[in-house]
Amino acid sequence: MTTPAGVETDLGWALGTVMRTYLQAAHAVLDGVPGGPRGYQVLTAASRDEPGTQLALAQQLGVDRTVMTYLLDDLETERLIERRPDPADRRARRITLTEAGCTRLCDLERRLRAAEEHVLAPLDPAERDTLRGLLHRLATRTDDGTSPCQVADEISAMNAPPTRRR
Amino acid sequence: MTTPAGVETDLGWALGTVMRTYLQAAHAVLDGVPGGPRGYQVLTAASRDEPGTQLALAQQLGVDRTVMTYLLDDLETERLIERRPDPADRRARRITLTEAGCTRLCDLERRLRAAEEHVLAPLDPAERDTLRGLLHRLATRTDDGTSPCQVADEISAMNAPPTRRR
DNA sequence: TATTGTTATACTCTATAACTATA
DNA sequence: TATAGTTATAGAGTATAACAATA
Repeated sequence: MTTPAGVETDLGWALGTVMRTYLQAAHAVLDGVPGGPRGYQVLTAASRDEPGTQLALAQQLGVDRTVMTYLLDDLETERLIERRPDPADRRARRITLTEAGCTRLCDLERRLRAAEEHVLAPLDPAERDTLRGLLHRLATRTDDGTSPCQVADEISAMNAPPTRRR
Repeated sequence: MTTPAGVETDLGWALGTVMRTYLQAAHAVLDGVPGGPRGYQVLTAASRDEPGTQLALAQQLGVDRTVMTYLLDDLETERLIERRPDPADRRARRITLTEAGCTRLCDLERRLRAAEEHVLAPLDPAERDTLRGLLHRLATRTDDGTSPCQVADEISAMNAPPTRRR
């Protein structure tokens, strides 16, 4: 038979706890960004060479196109992105970073990297590399292309610490 | 300087992707449970020797006490838990598993374990142990006792795949 | 007066539908 | 007729506030 289930084998709890720790650090970094973590993702997506349309960005982030409208409204208000008419299709808008948006994005990425280091602090350098490598292999092998913004509601309750049984 | 940031070092993305994969499998398991993942957590908490009050359970899971009322309503409707008067305090209710609740919980735990194996499938047994061990160490070292049900909204948008920069 | 649990209300976030303008 | 984007509306989920019973 298998090992009896306990804390050591409770992947869901450990994964959730580490994820939560990371998210708390990331949330602190992304606190002032319009739209929060999603706003940051929009900035990242907008930083590519080929500016995408609103619809393309929405599909890439897995959010509704109406949500993308609100997100871009807030980002545009703070002059972090611009809506530019698509010369080939006057219905579509191409989303580009402003100079301020680019600066802000670089700063956010630097601080997010620091947040990662904070999460990994209990491990020594070799162990960090091992963990990054294993997670990366799992992520690339199991990523089924599902949109990233559709499972939030199920995540929270998975992560309570294990309790003793009767 | 440090290694240039790329996919290999993007902890947030890898962590989120693996988490998402696990949650999709877990969601399938917990689909029919009243309250979903949170209902499962209530069942787990209720399975301890010392039945807790509704307030204690709510605090343990990090949800509002009013949400706990709704959760318990649904679980009680399906006869998975019982509200029993606390002999020492007639205001409080002690939450206990029914026989059916205990049976259901055992079944859920067995299937969640299978879901874990599904997530870890790309790794060989030694690597799985390594990953479990590293995650467990991080989880126990970084767990700050923050309630587990308060970060759901921030999780989703962190996990879009990395994109190329301009 | 404070606390447990319930109920009623309001708020936030997201999705659905309708609308404009283009194609 | 179909599509990109916007706006208006409605829905789910959660929190806030008021309430009853008890301490």
